[in-house]
Amino acid sequence: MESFDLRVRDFNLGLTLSSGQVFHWATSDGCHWHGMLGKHFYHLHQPKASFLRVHTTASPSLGRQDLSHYFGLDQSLQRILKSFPKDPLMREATHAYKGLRLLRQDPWVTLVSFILSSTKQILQIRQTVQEISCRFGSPHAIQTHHSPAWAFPDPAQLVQAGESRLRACRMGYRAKYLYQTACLIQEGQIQLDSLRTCSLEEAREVLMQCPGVGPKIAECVLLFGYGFQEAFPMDVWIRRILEDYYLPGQKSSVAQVQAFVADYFGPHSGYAQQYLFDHVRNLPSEVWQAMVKASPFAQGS
DNA sequence: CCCCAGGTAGCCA
DNA sequence: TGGCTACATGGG
Repeated sequence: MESFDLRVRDFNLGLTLSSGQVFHWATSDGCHWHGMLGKHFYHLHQPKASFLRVHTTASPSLGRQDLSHYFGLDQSLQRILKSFPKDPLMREATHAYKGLRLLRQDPWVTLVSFILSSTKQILQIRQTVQEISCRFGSPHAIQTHHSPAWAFPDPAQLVQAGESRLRACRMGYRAKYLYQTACLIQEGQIQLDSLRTCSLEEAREVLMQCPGVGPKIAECVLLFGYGFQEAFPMDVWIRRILEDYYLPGQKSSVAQVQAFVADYFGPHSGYAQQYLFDHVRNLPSEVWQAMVKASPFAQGS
């Protein structure tokens, strides 16, 4: 294991890894995190705002490169935040979640994670992702006090596992979707890497050919896996936020809502979406109700 | 017992 | 297009 410090700015490790965009990092205290990135094991914590302490099986130079890319540290978060609208909710969310960044995850890992996410709570998504990793992923020997780690299973490993053994990980009806999607990718009918050079629309169309991938999960993979920051996943929380706060009392069609989102939240709308999601999701419901009442978008304001 | 969870697919008008 | 509903499983 190698150790080194990585300088960071405008970055909060705990907020980022506990947000609803990624599910395969483990922690016991919310400060120390460990998991696999590709074939390498990483142990991370942030003793000060200005740097991460890293222990890894990767070489320091590769580790720095991988982590900088993964956490998007080459992008200016300030510039992104400046592009957000300045309403009270957005201001509160960006203040409460300072240092939350969108990750550049592996498309396959993202696709699998979000196929498993449908009508599941975030804690359970984490458990299921953990489960398929240690059952079907390749074990990674580490000679430290850390618990053993497993690489995220690749398509061939999930195909070989088969639908019934996937189902045994308590993923329910999602087992069929996951198995069939793994087959499509393992056979080469869908090439996730080739989507990196596609437009958002082209990539979306291909992703939605995967069983179990509809509009919402496709947006998640586009946003978290391919870095399209204008991709905008509309889950139950975001729908609630739009209906109650931004478009109260309006019976808008899906297309109208999408038009509002693109126009109002701008070129990093997906990034803004993540702040709103994590903020409102963790707000006591009375506080949220009060926010809704005070919405500047409400009638008579 | 109820309701809900970062939805999707299939069916119907 | 828009509106059902089944689909597994766990938690509050």
